[in-house]
Amino acid sequence: MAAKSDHGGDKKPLVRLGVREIARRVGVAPMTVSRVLSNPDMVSPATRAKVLAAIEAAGFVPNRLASSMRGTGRMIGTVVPPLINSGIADQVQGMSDECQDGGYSMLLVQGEFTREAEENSIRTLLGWRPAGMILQSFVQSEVARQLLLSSAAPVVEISEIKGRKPIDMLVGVSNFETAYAMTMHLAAKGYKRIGFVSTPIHGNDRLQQRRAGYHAALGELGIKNHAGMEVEVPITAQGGADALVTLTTRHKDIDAIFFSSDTLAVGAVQECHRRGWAIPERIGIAGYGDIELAAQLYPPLTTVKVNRYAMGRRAVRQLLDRLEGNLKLPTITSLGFEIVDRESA
Amino acid sequence: MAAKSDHGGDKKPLVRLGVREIARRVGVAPMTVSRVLSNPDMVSPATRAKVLAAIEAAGFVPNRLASSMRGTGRMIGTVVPPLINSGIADQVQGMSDECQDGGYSMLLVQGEFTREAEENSIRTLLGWRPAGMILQSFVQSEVARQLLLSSAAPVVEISEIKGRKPIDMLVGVSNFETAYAMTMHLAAKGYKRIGFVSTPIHGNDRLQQRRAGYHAALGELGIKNHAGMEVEVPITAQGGADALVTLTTRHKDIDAIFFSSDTLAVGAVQECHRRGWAIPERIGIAGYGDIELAAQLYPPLTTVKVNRYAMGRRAVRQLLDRLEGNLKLPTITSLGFEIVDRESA
DNA sequence: CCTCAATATTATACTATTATGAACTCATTG
DNA sequence: CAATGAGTTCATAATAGTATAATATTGAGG
Repeated sequence: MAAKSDHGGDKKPLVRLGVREIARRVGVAPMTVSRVLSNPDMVSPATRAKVLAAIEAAGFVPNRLASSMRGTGRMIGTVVPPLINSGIADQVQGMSDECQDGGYSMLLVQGEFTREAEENSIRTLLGWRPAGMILQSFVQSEVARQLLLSSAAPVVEISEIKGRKPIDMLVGVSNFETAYAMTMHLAAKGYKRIGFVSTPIHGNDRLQQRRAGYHAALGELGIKNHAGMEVEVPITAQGGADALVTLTTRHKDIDAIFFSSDTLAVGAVQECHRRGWAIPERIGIAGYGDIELAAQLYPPLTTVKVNRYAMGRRAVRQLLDRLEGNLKLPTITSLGFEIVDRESA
Repeated sequence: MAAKSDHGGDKKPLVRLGVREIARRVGVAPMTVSRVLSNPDMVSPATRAKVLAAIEAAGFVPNRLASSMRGTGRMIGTVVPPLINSGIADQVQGMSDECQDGGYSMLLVQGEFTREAEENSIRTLLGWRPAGMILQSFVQSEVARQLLLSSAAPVVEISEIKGRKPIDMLVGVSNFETAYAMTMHLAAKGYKRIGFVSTPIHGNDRLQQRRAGYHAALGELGIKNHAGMEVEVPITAQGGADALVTLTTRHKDIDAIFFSSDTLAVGAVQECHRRGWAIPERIGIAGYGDIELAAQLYPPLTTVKVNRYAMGRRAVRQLLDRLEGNLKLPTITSLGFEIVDRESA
């Protein structure tokens, strides 16, 4: 018989293991057991030792659901877009690490960039009454905004710095600045006809700002007729390769392309290899994110470096600081960026 | 004043929004509100409409912590290794999607492949009394094993198929078979001196089995002196590049390398470009995982295709089936694999 | 108008932990 | 020997949803 197949068998697991049961075994009040777990200093060493021994012997793991109901919850909720994007994975990793270091657990809810999905995700999250929440990108739906505001929990949005007022706290970079800087950087290197490729922009304020930054730079450079020099593709290497083909076919004179994601840029570089195009002589390629592969790629990829891992950690740190009672926290934290100049452009 | 900064201000939020409060407003019993949310058919349409209206108006989100305490929990807990590995990210995505489709939330705990970390992660998870659990790799620690067994929740391990008895249910592929098959495939293509590169093997039964499969194939092929033809590196493109250099320096006659991860293989391919080595003429490169980039890479990467996304979905599906009362579920589910033969080897 | 059964609703009790304030112990001091 | 007080420990109530059993309502048939 398989270990756990006793589903229709003995219904009651005899005794329910909880602080009450441990207390009964040791001969103290449940409250004393509770304190051994959360405020050990308030219990005499002798009692503490007896209780700890009983907990160990019984293999008792305290029920955090019950703690949470009394407001002592140690769970951080988060809504993230699909993890396929390696930048998001780094960020989630950072959040997870910081949660763990702070003794919190992380509830992860999947959410797309549509109003309905966003609302559902946030509703699901709030159902678990998290001590705090981390959201990716600005909350679009007014209903969701209200739900968040009326919940007691602090919220950190990891998002674009420019633009709307945050619900509570905000951590991020100015995507406008990064894209502006990269476009200017490419221009400074002598490129005249710079294309722009992004993943679907709709509902994603980060990408909107990147495009705006690109446009602002072109405007300042006096580059006019750039209609048709932008394209949206799925966030895959294939998408990047396709975008390269589309743009260079449409405009023979394009001499550089700025991709809104390293994944796309990597795909484009492979397409160049297939066509025997020299990088950066035939065309310059720039990415965004500085994934680990960027430096190892042949040729090494010029890209925008944003430390997503650090952003994740910082967002959670901010939340925990607030939960620990620090009220003087900045509402908006900008983390800075770097243009990493390598050989691909 | 920032929206949420009223932490020292008004202490009580006047009325606590719960089924009791909604019930009071509508003029029914709390139980009726509860039923509107979970068993709408047991409430008359008229009452149901009134209750739903009140819920909507109040922006009430039921507290799932409380439901969970009564055993109606809808949370799946999972322990995953660092997400940097894109295979894991795919799998988490699959788990997340299936959880969402089934109306469950996913609690994600980070765990390394060490006994102590594993035990801590599982303890944290169990504290939230999840309805079911998904674990990556076999549980090594006997203490953790006992904790899991004594919890009422079903467990699915996503792991190596061969070897030890699972705690409850198991979903995975035979890593031994996959590595054996790839090694044989390389031999069939004419390679005589095949190296093997993996990420740190200690405590990771998947990698152990892959290496065993590689060894078994070599043995069957009558290839003897392969000492020093293996190396362990971190799971980065850089690691792959380094491994290529190390092995080809150590053994000039190596004509192919089997990497235990596509990330490593991609890094090695870049190193070949840097050195001007033709692939597969100078050296054959094979990976593992079939990440999206593998097909787009120049040259396209020969690799082992394991659908990690499907594995994640399947693991959760299995768990939910059990939770829905299906007792006749297979204890072990193997998902099969493919050798994807492309140009890199 | 009354009975019966089906449907709808309600009251109570229960899940596990912990904040609160009361009660207790024991040593030191007046 | 009682009073003071620090250090421990305990009893109670509260958190929010729901299973259960008891009660109320409704409509049909006699």
